[in-house]
Amino acid sequence: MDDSEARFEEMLKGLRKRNCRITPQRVALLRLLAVDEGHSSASHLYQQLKAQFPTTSLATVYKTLNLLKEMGEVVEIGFSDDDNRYDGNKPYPHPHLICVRCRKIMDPEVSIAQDLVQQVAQQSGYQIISHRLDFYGLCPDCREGE
Amino acid sequence: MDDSEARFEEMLKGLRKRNCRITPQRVALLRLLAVDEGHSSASHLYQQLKAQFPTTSLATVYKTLNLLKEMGEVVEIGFSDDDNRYDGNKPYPHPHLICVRCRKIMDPEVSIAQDLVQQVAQQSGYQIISHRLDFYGLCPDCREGE
DNA sequence: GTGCTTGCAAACAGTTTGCAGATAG
DNA sequence: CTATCTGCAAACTGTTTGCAAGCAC
Repeated sequence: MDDSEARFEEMLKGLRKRNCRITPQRVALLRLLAVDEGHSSASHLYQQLKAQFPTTSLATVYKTLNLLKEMGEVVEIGFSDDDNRYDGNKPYPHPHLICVRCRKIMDPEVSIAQDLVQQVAQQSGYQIISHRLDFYGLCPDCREGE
Repeated sequence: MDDSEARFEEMLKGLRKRNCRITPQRVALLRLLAVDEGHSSASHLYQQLKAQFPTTSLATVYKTLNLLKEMGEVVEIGFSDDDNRYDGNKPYPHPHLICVRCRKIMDPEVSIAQDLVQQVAQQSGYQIISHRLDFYGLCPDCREGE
């Protein structure tokens, strides 16, 4: 919980550093993004924000999300066949565990060996900037329904 | 090269098994998909096909691609911010090395430890179906331009 | 007061769908 | 001959953009 608070403050600091305006809409979005259970889609975040700001718009959500993404404060998990998801709680590459039925996303407790990144870099001559590791499957709840 | 040929025959066999019609358009598409240097987008495949079939359409390419995907003969690499790519040469999960500038995709010579998949499955209770590992970076050619 | 931000609506791009005519088997 | 496939055009969906009014500072 205090981890959330710390992430919230950090993102806020990032906005100030860029001389961005601290609007109530942005503050509310940052709070939602900072929580561990994150991995929300833009439209899910929008639904939650509408409770507090009935006239807010999806476009505003996307604009702030893109701003935070550029700042490196939020990681976008892109999907070609579904809404993208946004993670402001752990804004660096880490594995995701994605339920193909209910679309829940979790963070498994494993990490990709840094050696592997080195190995790929050396053998290919590429300069590696980031990576993405997704596991797709059925979560315990959805397995039962099968 | 004979690997390509083997993949081509296998995909063809798959279509026959499903009682699908073997049209000249499909044969040509299969040939393109079977090559190692694959990872083409639908529209790139379409451009290449137009040379042989001037009236062919993107929709037909997508339909056959989806058919092959369902059959497990082609793997789709989806991107939310760019065309999806299709790999018919190695139709099973394997790491990809993607240049963020020129969008070239290669297969690095590393593999994800099967232990890791096991580990995630046990610790999460998920039934893992597949996975995706992408490395993003700059290829040697694009590094120079930096 | 200045100019960044908001919220609306329209634009955009890749993919999918519906349908009439063509064609593989 | 008949069911599937093709090719065209329109529809769809998530995201982005343009712009006038509003608000942070």
